[in-house]
Amino acid sequence: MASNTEENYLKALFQITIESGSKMEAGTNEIAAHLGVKPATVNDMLKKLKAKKLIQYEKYGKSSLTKSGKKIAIEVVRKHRLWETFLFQKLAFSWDEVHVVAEQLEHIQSKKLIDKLDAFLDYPAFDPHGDTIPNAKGELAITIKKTLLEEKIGHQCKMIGVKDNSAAFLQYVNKLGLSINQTIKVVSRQPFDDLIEIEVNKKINSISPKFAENIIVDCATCNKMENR
Amino acid sequence: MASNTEENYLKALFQITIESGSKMEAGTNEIAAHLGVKPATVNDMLKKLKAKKLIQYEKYGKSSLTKSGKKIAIEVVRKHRLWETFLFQKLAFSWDEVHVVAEQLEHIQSKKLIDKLDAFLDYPAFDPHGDTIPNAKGELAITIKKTLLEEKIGHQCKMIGVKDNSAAFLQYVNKLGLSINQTIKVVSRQPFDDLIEIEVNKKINSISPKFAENIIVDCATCNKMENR
DNA sequence: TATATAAGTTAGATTACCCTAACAAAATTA
DNA sequence: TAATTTTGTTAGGGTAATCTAACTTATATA
Repeated sequence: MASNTEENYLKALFQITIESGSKMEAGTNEIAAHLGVKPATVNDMLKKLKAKKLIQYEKYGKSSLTKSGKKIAIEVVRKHRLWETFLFQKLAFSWDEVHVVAEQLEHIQSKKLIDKLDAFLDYPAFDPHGDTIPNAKGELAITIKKTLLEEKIGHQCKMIGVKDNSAAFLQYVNKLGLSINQTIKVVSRQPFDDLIEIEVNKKINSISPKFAENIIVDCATCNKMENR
Repeated sequence: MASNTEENYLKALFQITIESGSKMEAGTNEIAAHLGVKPATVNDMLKKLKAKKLIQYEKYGKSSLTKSGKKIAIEVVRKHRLWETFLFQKLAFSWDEVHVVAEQLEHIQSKKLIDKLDAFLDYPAFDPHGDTIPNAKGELAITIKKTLLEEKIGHQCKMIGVKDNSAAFLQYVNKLGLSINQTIKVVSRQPFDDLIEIEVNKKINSISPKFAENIIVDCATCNKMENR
């Protein structure tokens, strides 16, 4: 059983390497910066995690997750994102408030709790930040986070989150009939003033680029499921 | 800010003294037994909590909570019982599974979270064990836990929990139209075979004493609100 | 009341996690 | 490639929470 601290190191390694997409390994200083601790502290922990076979690591080398380390990291990420979704959808937390609380909740140890929570939320695919939620098997659909501004004309997508939390923005979101999981079709883009026409519930509205870039969307046709 | 461990000591002290009703003070060994640690460990912590003015304590003497210590203890109890209620009512945990998970959840630090959770659950007065949940102000209605078996004839009460979790029992509960917050009227008691007649949703049924003692009830007319 | 037992305390050790300061290796650059 | 900078490691120390073993004080009982 990994301690909260160990879980945080594994999660950091996961985010720096696997989830960043670009790198396969993480340096000691990099991990330290990510977690807000000193490199010396990280060094101690790397030895410990290596002894537990949760990471690969050689002196003066970079670190990466082993299969079992990755499994734990993904479980923590799953818990974090499910809790964020719970806070946002059920308890009406705002987009920017969920993270800090989920940092605590992600360490609650109960397989049953997290699977029941998943079911309670109806197996959400995305958290309020638009990040993918791993399923109970630890599988993770890889999608590139995208805003409504970047969505292609003619495509139908689903709103999965927001970036702004001002009352002004959220009221506007409401007024347009938008909410999490709502289907949106990008009808056209006006070359003259860059306004975007969208169709929501068979109603057409024009939105500004500024508005569009604060709506996080998912387009099933653009993404492919992958399990790396 | 009290650590998780400190919170557990304060909660233990609360349960041993205030909530037991009988005693005003707790001994070192008693606290140790309650928490499953050694008396020496408790001794260290008592000094620490005294320095923080959370308890009253003199060498070789008994301990008790100060006002600020009691405040923290009640907050922890409130969180524990709200989480238990959440697990039971929203995630369909059984009566006997909620405690261990709530032991972890009770230490999540977020005033907003717990108040939103309270609202989400519609401000419950009791947890699934029939224990009173302190409100957001730290007020605690003192009630004596009672089962349906002990309820007076003619009184109307509300089901607030169950004691048994067997499928057989829970199916029976369902069949009788019973659920949390359901109003029950005790109609009569048969002197011959001790069966109890109850009225639920205008339907009358006879139940055995064995069944009745596994239903925890609250009778508003029997209890008086008190804030000690 | 003297003594045996129970309750409580102290000292010293351990583990986990973090730090600073000094040092060593690797990478970059002149 | 030699020097400088960056990166990573080691040694030693601190705090929180736990333990055991030895000790002291309080309580109960013969």
